[in-house]
Parts: sequence; C-alpha cells; structure tokens
Amino acid sequence: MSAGRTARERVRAELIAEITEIARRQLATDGAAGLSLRAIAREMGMVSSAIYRYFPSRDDLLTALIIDGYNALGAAVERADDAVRGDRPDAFGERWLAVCRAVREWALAHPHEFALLYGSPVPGYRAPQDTVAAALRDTRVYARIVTEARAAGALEPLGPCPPAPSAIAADMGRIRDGVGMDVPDDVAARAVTAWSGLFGTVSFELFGTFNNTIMDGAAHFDHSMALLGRLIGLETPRT
Amino acid sequence: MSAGRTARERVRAELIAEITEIARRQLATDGAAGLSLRAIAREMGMVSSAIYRYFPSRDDLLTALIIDGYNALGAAVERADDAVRGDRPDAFGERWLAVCRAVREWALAHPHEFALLYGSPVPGYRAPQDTVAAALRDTRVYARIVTEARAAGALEPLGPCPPAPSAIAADMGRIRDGVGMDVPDDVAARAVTAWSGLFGTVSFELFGTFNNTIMDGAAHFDHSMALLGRLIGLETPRT
DNA sequence: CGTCCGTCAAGAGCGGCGCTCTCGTTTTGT
DNA sequence: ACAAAACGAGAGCGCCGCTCTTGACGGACG
Repeated sequence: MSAGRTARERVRAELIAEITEIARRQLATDGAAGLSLRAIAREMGMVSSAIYRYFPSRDDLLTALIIDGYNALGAAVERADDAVRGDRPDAFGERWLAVCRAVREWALAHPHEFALLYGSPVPGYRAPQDTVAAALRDTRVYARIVTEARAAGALEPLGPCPPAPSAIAADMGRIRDGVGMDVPDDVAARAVTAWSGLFGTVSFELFGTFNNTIMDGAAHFDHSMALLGRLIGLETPRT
Repeated sequence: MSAGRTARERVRAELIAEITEIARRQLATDGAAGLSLRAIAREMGMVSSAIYRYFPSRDDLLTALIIDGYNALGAAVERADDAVRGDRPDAFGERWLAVCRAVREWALAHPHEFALLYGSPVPGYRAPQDTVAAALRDTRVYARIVTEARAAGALEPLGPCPPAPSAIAADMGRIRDGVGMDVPDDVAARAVTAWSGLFGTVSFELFGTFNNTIMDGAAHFDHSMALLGRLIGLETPRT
C-alpha cells in the first residue's frame, strides 16, 4: 500500500494509475469495445508495446476496470444506505428505496461501466475470481437491509404467495452465506426476485428497451421499486 | 415474397440468405463482437469487399440478425402461450409461467442472440426503427395475457400496494397503446415491473451474475416468476 | 569505482478487422 | 445489339491486439 521505496517502483505505480485513468475515460466515451491499448499509449506519448509492460493484455486492463466499477457502485450504495440509516435505522423501506435509487443514479452517470458490469459479458473474457468478490459489495448492503428488517419484525408479508419450494433451499443457503442475508428461504427468494427486478429495470432503461415509451424514468422507477419492496414485505414511502 | 424473376435476383436472395445464416452461426459461436464480414466472405469463398454488395455495412447485417432474433423469441413466446391457451384460455397463471419459461429457454438456447437483443447495446450501433417494431412481438403476447386476465376478473390484487402515482400515467398510456394492454395504470405498472423482473432474472442467470450461487436455475426461476405473477395478481400453479 | 543484470521504451512486424475505390466482366432491360 | 446496371476481384487505408528484438538506462553488489 505505501509507496514503493525505489524510484522505479514509484514511477511504475504512477504509470499504472495513469493507464487505468485514461482507460476509464475511454470506457466512458466509447464503451468497452472501444477500449484500445494503442489509443491509450498514443495519449500517453508512448509506443503501444510499452503498455504491455504494465498490463499483459487488454483483458487484464478490463479486469482492473471491472473491479473498480464494482467498488464504485458498491461505495455509492453504501453511502446511500448509511445516509438513511444514520438518522432512522428502522426506516427499512426508505433504505431500500435509497439503495435502488443509488444503483439507478450510478448507472445513469456511468452507463458504459454499468454495461461492463451487468450487460452482455465481453466475448472471450473470463472473469477472474477477484472480480466476483468485488461484485458482492453492493449486494451485502442490500442483504443487510433485508436481514435487519426481518430481525426487527418489520417485514409484513404481502398477501398469499407460493412458498419457496424445497428445490431452491440449497441455493438460498448459498446466498445466505455468500452475502450474509440471515432470513428464511421464503424471504430470501423474494429478496432475490426484487434484486433481479431492480437490475432488470435499470438495464431496460439504460439499454433503451423503454425507448419512447417510458419518458419519466425516475417516476416509473420509484414506483416499480416500491412494488418490489412490497413484495419483500417492506413498507415503502409514497413517492 | 415470390422468388425474383430474373436469375440475378434469385441468386441475390440466396446469397443474402447464406450470408445471414453464416452470420447467425458466427454469432452463436463468438458473440456479436466476433461477427466479421471478412470471415463470412472467407467461408463463402468470396473476397471481403463482395459482401458489401449485399450488406452496406456490418451494422446493417447486425440489424438483420436483431430483427430475426426478436422474431424468433416472439414466435417462441407465442407458441408457448398458444399451447396453454388452446386448452385452458382462463389459466392465466399457467400462461404467464409458460411465457416466462419460453423466454428463459430461448435465451439459454441462444445466449449470444439474447445478449444482442437485451444486453449492452453494441457501441456505435443505432437501432433503426424496423427493430423496435419487431421488439414488441413478445411483449404483445404478454400484454394479451394480462389484459384477458383482467377482463375475466381473474386478477386478485396482492395485498396493499402503493397506487400508481399520476406521474406515470402518461407513460402507462403509451405502453397501453403500444402493445395493446388494456388495463388501468395500477395493473399496467405492476405488469411492467414483473416484465422487467423476468428479463432481469434471465440476464442474471445468463450473464453469470448468479455464478456459483444459484445452481438449480430452473427451480429458482419458476418460483421467482410465480412471485412476480402474484405481484400482477395472477394465481400461479405450485411448481 | 566499476561491472552487471533487470527494467524499460522503442521500433518493426504479424495477422486480423471495417471499409473504399477501381477495374474488368457478366447480366439485364431496351 | 447495345448501353446501363450489377457484380467479383484486387489493392489499399487506417485501425486493432500482440510479439520479438534492440539498445539505453539505473540500482545493487563486488
């Protein structure tokens, strides 16, 4: 973590930082497919082959950007939850809505990075294990809200729903362990469904599926998230 | 529709068909980014520039594949609904589940095509108007189920949910007109939310977000769709 | 102090890509 | 029969990821 001792190590770390920064700017402009090591080198006044001293391949640079992206989204989600939780830790519905909005707003502000994280996988790219750990960061926030809400007895089941079949018990157990969501299978299944709905809604808006139909994205999103929150059992505020 | 009269026109139509067929195979193998006009030409024993007589650019070929994809998915969804509707037109929950399963199964069978339709937009590609019409085909089936269910009085509202805010009335109206979903705003909003949840769930499974956690994708999917069906007000069968 | 080895930037080059332009040839419609 | 349109082939432009070689530089050690 501390700056490397030798001058070489220091300049090396700086160059790596500069490369990823330019790459992030390229990503924001042209998307993942437009990310070009040659263009980065050009912008740095280097020759393209020199970049390979720092990133052995384009995919390795992509991995760095993906991890950064997951962390940025995760941090935004954490901030959103903390902002509500600080004042009213029991306002679980508000916390859920705040988290959903944070995801949407981060996605709208960084569309290409969101596409990199949750869009079609980059062909030929195999996500290394480092990325899957970073990918869980925002999910943990979300799991915490559901867990705390249930512990507080704040989950009001929403009408008669089919119970979780035993076939998904093992999967729900893995989710429980993976992100620390300590709730029964029924609640976990509803939470996963709502979570998928959140990202599906953001994807639809961002990728243009809603084009020319849903114009007031924010209003629709808020209402949609309120409905999904109710599916979990959360009381969401009127929007 | 009938074969062109002149020999040239006939061979032209055949060549276009052969190009799209090879392109579809390339798409299934390598994904949209791996689609290469040069490779297609090579496989056809032509020189690359000759392809441009038939498709003026790579994007135009992509457009053809996208329209084909929407139609294939739409047809699969129509078949799934018709299979249930023929016997039991009032089994709205079963029809909803059948449609959801059709989407998932088509996506699993044609992952790259699904990614082309619902994944990150191809950078620089601007969807022409032809594609958006084709994109509505599966949605119409889905809208028909919800509309018929409501007309039959088969929608049992699921507990107390926030009512649709007036801010989304115009958007819901556009959806009503666009896909022929003749239901009030409250129902339309729930339907759109469930619909987003369907594609979010399929995307998560297909793009690897569920990696190593949800192993029995089918069981989780069925239960998730049952929950979303209940959100609309449909009675879904035990799975 | 001098040597020596690891690190580095640079350059040339490979095969691939989308796309354009030209040039003969073939087919079509008149 | 002849002009016009359509066509395949070829060369070429600028881009890409990636590899290999070469020569210079600098910190570590004898």
